[in-house]
Amino acid sequence: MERTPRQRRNPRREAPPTAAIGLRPGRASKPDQAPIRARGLDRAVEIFQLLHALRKPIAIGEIARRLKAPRSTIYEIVNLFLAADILEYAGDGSEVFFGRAIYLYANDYNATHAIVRLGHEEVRRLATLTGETVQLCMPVGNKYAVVAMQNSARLFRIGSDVGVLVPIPWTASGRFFVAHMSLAELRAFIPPEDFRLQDGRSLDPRKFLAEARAAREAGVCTIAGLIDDYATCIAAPVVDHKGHCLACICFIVSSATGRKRLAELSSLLTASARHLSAVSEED
Amino acid sequence: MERTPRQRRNPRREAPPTAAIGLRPGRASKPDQAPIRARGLDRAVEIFQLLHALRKPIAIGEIARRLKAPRSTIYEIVNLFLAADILEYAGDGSEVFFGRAIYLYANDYNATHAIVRLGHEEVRRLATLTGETVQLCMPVGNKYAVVAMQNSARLFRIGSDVGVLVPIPWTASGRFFVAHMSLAELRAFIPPEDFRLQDGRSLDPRKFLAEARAAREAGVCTIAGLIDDYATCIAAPVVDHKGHCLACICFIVSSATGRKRLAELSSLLTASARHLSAVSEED
DNA sequence: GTTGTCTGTCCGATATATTGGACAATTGAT
DNA sequence: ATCAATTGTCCAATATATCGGACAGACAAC
Repeated sequence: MERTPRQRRNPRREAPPTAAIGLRPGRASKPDQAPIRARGLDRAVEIFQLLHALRKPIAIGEIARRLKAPRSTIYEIVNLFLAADILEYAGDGSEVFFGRAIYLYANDYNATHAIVRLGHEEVRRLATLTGETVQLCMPVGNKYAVVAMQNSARLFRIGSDVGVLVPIPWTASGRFFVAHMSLAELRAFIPPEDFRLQDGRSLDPRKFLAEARAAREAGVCTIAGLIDDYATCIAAPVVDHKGHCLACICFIVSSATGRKRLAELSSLLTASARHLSAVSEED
Repeated sequence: MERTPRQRRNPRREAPPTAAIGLRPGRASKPDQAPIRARGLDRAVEIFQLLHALRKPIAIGEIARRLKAPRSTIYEIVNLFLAADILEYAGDGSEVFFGRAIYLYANDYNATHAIVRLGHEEVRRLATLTGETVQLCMPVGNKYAVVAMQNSARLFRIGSDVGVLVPIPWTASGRFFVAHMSLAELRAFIPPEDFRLQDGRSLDPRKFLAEARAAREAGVCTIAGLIDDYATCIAAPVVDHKGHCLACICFIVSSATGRKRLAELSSLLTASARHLSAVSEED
């Protein structure tokens, strides 16, 4: 009577009310002026995001400075997390960073999400098979992140590293993450500044959405010169049973790659994506 | 002037004031009687620990029930974490679990900790080389966790899975984590119930500490019949420059294994541990 | 139909967590 | 030696986050 497993009570609910993954969500619309109190939990999330953005240990006092938070508060929170091994002392004596508990939690995450586990394998397989650079990407908040990557020997240097958050419009993969949205939803979801590409060009949301829908129809998306002028990105979506995009697997190849080769890679990719979609079902 | 990297300000500070990784740290010494208010942050940590203990998605209401916390509070906290992708909806509609952000944070953790990255490799290498089961373990709070494991084909079933927290006295590896402590520190550090082994026997803290110190001297520790009657555990410590034990790498072999073979494995293990100790220096 | 149990949201009241400041101890630079 | 900038801890005051309870809607069982 207690452990009765229920089924989806609240059918329409995909995204939580507030979407915030970027730094400093802030409660007031004005750039924090009034010395309002912030809640410890909000501060905690900000600390995580700051550490992730830095990707290296940082002094506790420095956290307070960057977050514009009282030192005493940050010490309080950090000490709590240190006690739980969610944060750890790292680097030279007085710096902190993510701790072991986070590692274990991520392990649990992987265990329940077949995509991540199997996606890694597929990335490796495709990379050794083709010699190209392969990535597995997943949406995170209103950005997306490279979750696994295998670099090809031949290609120079890839813009994004594993784990960093990238604006959705910047890549072919991003198309699939938003293909189900209306224009209004899209505008609300993606921060305006993310439509400004790395080379300075601005992307029209309307055009972006059209591309996204076309990509969704085609099942693959090939875009040249998005990451940089000499790279072409080919992406295919991993979808759940409702057709919603959970992840993308993609090649990053030289823009000089011939049509025939591109078609070859495309079909490899869609096969992989279909495979992952199938096995990801038993979540 | 701003980014001046400082060196260890507070030389003697290894463990945070309060050590708590077990469930329900609780603030009052009495088993929570008075309906005192709990802080959101404490609740947050409890939620993480609960999810980790369950290792599968759970309904939000159920979290509140198990934590004996008000539903409204848990909803508030969980929704905040959902917005930050630290938690995610998973399983059937109304359940939550660790989210993508945790995965990314763990990635950052790995990047800064050479031990974890290289430890995985060593585990794989030793496993394929010897055909035995190999584990990498690290302390987490007052327990320890298997961080990486490669199962041998031959051995039946290993008691501990990757990620689960195990009492320190239960394994050979545990010896190294406490070898530097005094008896009083040891008693304060390890929960009394952890000295009761799986088979019901109780381990004397004094004897345990003596074993630990002997193990530290020897550089390896071989103990039979601890996990179960038919398994022997051989462990070697990965230490930092101060000689403090950061992790253990260990074999789990059949108790029928001959002396010569055990010696062979021991020397392999110590070599691996030394190697990891060396490369882990540039933290 | 009714009943019981669940989810997700909202709302005052009050217990308290956050805050800003002050503190001693440490470090590096001058 | 003196200075300026750190770290880590402690404290009392007050802005507010937590709590408990109530709510509507969904689902299953009967």
